[in-house]
Order: sequence, then C-alpha cells, then structure tokens
Amino acid sequence: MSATNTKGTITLLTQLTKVVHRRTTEDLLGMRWKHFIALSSLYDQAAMPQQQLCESLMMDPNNCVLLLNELETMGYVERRRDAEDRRRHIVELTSEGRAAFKRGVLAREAVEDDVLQALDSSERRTLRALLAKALEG
Amino acid sequence: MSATNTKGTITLLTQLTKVVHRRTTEDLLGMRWKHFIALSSLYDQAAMPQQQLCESLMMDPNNCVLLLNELETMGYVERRRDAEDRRRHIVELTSEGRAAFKRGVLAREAVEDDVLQALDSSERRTLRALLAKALEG
DNA sequence: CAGATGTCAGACCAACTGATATGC
DNA sequence: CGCATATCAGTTCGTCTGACATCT
Repeated sequence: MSATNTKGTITLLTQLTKVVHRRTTEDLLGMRWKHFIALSSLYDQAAMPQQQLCESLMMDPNNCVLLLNELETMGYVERRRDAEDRRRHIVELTSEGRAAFKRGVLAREAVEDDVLQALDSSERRTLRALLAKALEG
Repeated sequence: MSATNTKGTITLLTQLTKVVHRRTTEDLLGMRWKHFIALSSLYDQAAMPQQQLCESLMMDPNNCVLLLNELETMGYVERRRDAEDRRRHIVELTSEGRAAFKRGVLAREAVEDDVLQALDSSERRTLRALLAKALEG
C-alpha cells in the first residue's frame, strides 16, 4: 500500500462534500440545503407520494415527516390525501416553492463554480456524468 | 432550465456521499468513519502538530480535541508536547493505530467496490483524479 | 500584556428509535 | 386481524459557542 493510495475515492468524495456544505450558506441558498434537495426532487415531478419522495431523498420516513412539516410551514409544498388510498399523502410543489427553488438554483451554480473552480467545463461534465452513473448503479 | 439539469453536480456529490455513509458500517470498518479519516491523515505523515491535523480534516479545533481523546482512549494515537513550542501538541500514530488503519483500508475498498460498481476501473481512476483535483483547487 | 494553542462544558441541531393513530 | 402509511415524542449523536488554562 503506497502512501499516495491511502486516500481512496470515497474519502475524497466525503471531503469534497464537506467543502460544499461549508460554502453553501443558508443566506446564499435562501433556505437550508436539505430543503433545497427536497424541492429539487419535486421540481422534476411536481406531485408524488410522500413515501416515494423519502426514498428518492434517501431519508427515513420519520425524518421526512419533519422535513415536510417545515416545507409546508414555509409554504413551499402542500400535502393532500390520495383519493385512491387514503393512507397515502401526495406531496405537491406550490408555485411559491417552485419560485424559491429557481432562485436557489442560481445560488447552487455559484457554489458549484466556486468549489469546482480547479476543473474546466469538460472535466465538470465528466465528473457529473460519473457521479450520475454511480448513483444509478 | 431543463428538468434534467435541475440536479447539479454538487447535488449528486451529496447524494453519493450519503450512500457511502449508509454502507460504511462501524462493524465493517472496525471503527467510526471519522476515526478512520483521522488515521488516514496520520498514516501518510506519522507525526504532525494537532492544529495541522485539524486543518487537514477540515474540522474545528474544539471537535478535534474530542476526536483525539477518543483515538487516544482506543490506543491508536498519542499526544506529546512539542519541545520547541510547549503550547503545541504533536500527534503520533501508534503501531496499534497503524494496524487498525490497514484493516480499515480493506473494508473501505470493499465499500468502494460496492458503491462504485457501475463504474469500470478506468472511470474510477478518472473520478478519483477529478475529485483530487477539485480538492486541491 | 497580547496572542496562540489546547481543553472542556453547555447549547444546539440533525438523525435514529419506539409508540400511536388511521386506513387498507 | 395483520400490514402499510404517517405522525410525534424521546433519545442520541455530532457540531458549534464561550470560558478557561497554559505557554510564547
């Protein structure tokens, strides 16, 4: 085992994520990071069952409840009962939530530029593609 | 803004890190992830000032104290006063710590294989290089 | 004395565990 | 009744803040 090989890919991954979180301030994003991630999932598919949202956020259902409580208080999402199965809640993005998310995207792009400044645009595309591929697998 | 572009690179980064942490159990690694990261820094450079260690771990000094207390209790590191500047502590990896780290590396490699299974070895090398480059910048 | 380093105690936040309520 | 979904309370964990001690 060489000295240069002691920092594995997932160690680097963890450390870069730490840098991202340090630089993504609530002021910059207009909301907390976890709220932004949640809105991000809802933006692509405006209404989805609460459970499905939890899964896509890799969050356990208990935490998801608390998160949605907060988002609902902020006026960014709404929960309504599924008519077909009244145990389920359908989560919907409000127009206010949609607008807040769009504002956040600009902030995220700024952080991304900052954190990935050492990479040119081709390298960034490659990085993004590799991360996406790893997550699919 | 297209729907497929709403998940930026740093969002994917965050989510992949989440997957990693879920799969890196304490049992598998033989210690907690944060302890492993600390030993990793000390492995390359067996003795270093406490403050420098904190910085390389991107951790604030207060937390670093607590972390080192734990590692010292486990018998993996030792702290001694710097003779040249008695305010400073030099942190040293013990032979026991060295051995525990080596065992952990095997576990980490297994998790890495698991998490990055969708990527071939060339893609993994590329990913690792891009992450390292971004962290240097 | 001022500044640097390290230590600890307390507050604070985020995540997990277990119990409860409702509907299938 | 057993199972699924959602909710909340309590606990636990990790991190941050502020006060203090030591040393230059």
